[in-house]
Amino acid sequence: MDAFYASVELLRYPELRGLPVVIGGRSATRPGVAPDGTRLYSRVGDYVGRGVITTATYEARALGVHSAMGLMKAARLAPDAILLPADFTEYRLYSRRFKEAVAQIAPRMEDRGIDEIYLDLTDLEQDSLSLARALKAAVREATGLSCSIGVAPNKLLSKIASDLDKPDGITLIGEGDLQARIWPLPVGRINGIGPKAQARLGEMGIHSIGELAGTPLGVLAAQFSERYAHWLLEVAHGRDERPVVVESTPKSVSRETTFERDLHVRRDRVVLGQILDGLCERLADDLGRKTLAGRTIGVKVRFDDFRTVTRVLTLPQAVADARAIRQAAGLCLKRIPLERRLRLLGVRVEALVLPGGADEALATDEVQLDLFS
DNA sequence: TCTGGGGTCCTAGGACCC
DNA sequence: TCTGGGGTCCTAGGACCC
Repeated sequence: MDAFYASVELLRYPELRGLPVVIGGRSATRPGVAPDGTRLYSRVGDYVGRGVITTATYEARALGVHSAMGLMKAARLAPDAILLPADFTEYRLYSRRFKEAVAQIAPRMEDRGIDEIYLDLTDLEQDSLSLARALKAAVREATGLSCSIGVAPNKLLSKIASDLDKPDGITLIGEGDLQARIWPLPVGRINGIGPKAQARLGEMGIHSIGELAGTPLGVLAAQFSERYAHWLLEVAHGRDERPVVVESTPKSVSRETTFERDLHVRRDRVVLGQILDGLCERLADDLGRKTLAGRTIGVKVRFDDFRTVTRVLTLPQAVADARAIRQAAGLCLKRIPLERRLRLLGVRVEALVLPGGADEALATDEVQLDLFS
């Protein structure tokens, strides 16, 4: 989906179309309404507090702001951009709508988050271009929103292709297009090569995907793990055998929060305890809604210097209720030396099982077969 | 007053078992 | 006085993605 959160907001506030609009900011507020009925929008330049941009309209991106940028920095670059708070309930609604519309045409769908999917078109009769056009029409019909589509022989190339013509584009990439259309691109366009790997490759003089493809395995293996080096060469040659995964079960569930101001471990002990209680309760709600339980409970702490520490504890039995999570989280927290102020606190549950399901039976029934006695 | 929140996967070391 | 080889589980941190 194109600038998804921002595009959903523009459906609500069509008068903002064509303007730089930014979504984000934990303390951003909904637009007010003046006595004469006109809406009163917040400016990015007036924002005070913590927070990052989650989405920016293309007009805002033209001013140099982008997602994950701190709002205080955005305020310097684009003070007059409109600021709206995120409304995840609304985005999830539109996410469901576009996915349902797409599934009518191409049911083999892999969820990649709120605004992105992979589709396996292999068994569909129509040609790629007709399918892509039909998909875009269905998404627009269901949501009023535009998306960008890449069609290619595998997920790796389709992801790159979908970014080549944004917004509202269709890009078809075939096996024969590798050298002309993929190799000139920077290595960072590959899903899985992030800022760190890109920087290290850059130090090796490898900037484009084509340059990566021409690098001997041994040279890469000297810098990266054997496995990652091998993978780098595979993807540089456009090779990717990963299937479209239609069904999956969650591996972990977590809740975390960054405080408005850094909290002192002793002076703010009470409020920290309340925050931890709240996180555990929300986590228990999440687990309850998904009818999941977990054996491993973890906490995450971020200090005022942004250093992040985690501790986990694996229990003999899976738990799902707030009290049990809270107790385990408390034990984890005790193992972290708290010598600086805290910026963030988070709680996570992993090693998930369906309570009463086969997983849990396996985990709790003890079976012994001693062949040698 | 730089730097959100929800995830997945990988690595590496240590405990422990046969 | 020198200590194998395989396996699983647990833990902590980090890279990366949306």
